[in-house]
Amino acid sequence: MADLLLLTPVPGGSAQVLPALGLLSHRVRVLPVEPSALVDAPDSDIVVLDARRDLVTARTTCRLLRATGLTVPLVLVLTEGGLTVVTAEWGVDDIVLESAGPAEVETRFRLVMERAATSSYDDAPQEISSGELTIDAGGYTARLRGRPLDLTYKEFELLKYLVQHPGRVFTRAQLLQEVWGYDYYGGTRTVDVHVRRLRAKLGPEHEQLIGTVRNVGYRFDPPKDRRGAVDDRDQVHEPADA
Amino acid sequence: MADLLLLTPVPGGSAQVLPALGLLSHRVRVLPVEPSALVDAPDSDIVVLDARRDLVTARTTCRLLRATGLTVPLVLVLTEGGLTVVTAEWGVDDIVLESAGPAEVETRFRLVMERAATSSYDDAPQEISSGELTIDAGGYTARLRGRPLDLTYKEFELLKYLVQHPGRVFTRAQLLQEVWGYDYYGGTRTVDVHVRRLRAKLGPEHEQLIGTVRNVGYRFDPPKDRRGAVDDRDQVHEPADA
DNA sequence: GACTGCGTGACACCCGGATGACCACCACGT
DNA sequence: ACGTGGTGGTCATCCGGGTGTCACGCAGTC
Repeated sequence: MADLLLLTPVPGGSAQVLPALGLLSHRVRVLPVEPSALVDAPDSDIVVLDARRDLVTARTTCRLLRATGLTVPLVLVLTEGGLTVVTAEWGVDDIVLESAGPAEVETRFRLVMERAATSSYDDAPQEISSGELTIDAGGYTARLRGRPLDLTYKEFELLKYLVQHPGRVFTRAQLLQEVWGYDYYGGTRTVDVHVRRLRAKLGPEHEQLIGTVRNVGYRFDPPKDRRGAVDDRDQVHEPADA
Repeated sequence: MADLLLLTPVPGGSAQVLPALGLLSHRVRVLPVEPSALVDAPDSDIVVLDARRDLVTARTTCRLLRATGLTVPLVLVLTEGGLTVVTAEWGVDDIVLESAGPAEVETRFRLVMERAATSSYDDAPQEISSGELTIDAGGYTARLRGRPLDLTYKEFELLKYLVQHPGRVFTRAQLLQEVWGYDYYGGTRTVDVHVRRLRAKLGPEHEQLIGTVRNVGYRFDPPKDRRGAVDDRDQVHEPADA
């Protein structure tokens, strides 16, 4: 089940363009081939362009879509006669004959979506950052103001988990559950020690990034602009009574 | 007119596999699906793999071809029933039903060749460089400061894969999957030994290029440029005491 | 003022990676 | 055919550092 955007000059439904589509269970939005329709393209999983009638318009539409830096796969619907015209320069990811059966259409759509997913997965640096702190989950490295922190495995996992949920307080039991993974009773002081080692490696001026909430646990305090806040000690005080 | 390499388990001619091929004017070489036939693949413009009967063999053949760094387009011939099995992970460039007409086959072949031509023209230098390390994928040679490293096949493949994804950590299982290619359970220590041999050949002063991430895996650490260090204020005290 | 909860330093265990050695196997050349 | 060198996979062992635990001190709380 995917979200398709079908661009066609034909007013009729999708069955007019690609009969096989009617036999598949996808959410299909049908729009005319107009520049105004292109803004909706990024919201879809696949853009299907009807190039049966007007090959010239189809070609310019392809180029327009590509010019906007569209990352969504683009599939062309063609007649037998239109086959000879299409070139790689159009930038389409796949082509489908209007007479294609549902199994073939389904497979082609699936393949182009998979390819798009894996390619974007490959290049993604997989990093999250908060303020001056940057965490690269793919490379298992953390940097503070660009300076790499030499963290151990557990320290990195702990910091990553906290940064992934900024501002939220976690009890020691929760952290043991989520970061350590296994059910763990007794010895919750283990978390304390790891937090302490983390703070030490963050340096004296940044150890405040990990805050302590008495009787509750720890939390990552996303760095805020310190310009207006003079008395930060009290402003953090907030509602912790429970 | 192109040079096709048709891999098929069926002894008969190409017309048995893909009838439309008989109506097109391409030079077709037919070989059985065997590892020995794969060495001929780079000489062709397209490799066409018959996946109508044996989908399992077809899958492993695809992976084998991709593992050798094949740049030639790979097209699969399928039956209707085989459509659901293929995934993007196979690494094929296009698929064709055995019942496809000559016009469609011709267009798909042409598109796939055009794409290969433009992509290899654009961004496939066959040569990867990172710092003082240069890897020539085409010639299976690696140089460090211009000095050629005498690497074995697996060592080269491992180094190439790591360098292709600089800064990223790979688990032993991932490396076995990607570099060794086949599904592999148990004996992940194999990776350790190969990394060790690689480091030994890189020399004591460069063995740091392959970093170890405890509890996770290995990573290629691109040599850092000391020149462009933005700030010198903090980086001096980087090790968090002890 | 007693108690609770967290920070701090120190320490011992043990896991995980490094290391060296061994052997099966394949591709060579003779 | 055989012998040979090189490659690749596995095993046993060593060692270092990461991790967990404890004791102690201090600060906050009732």
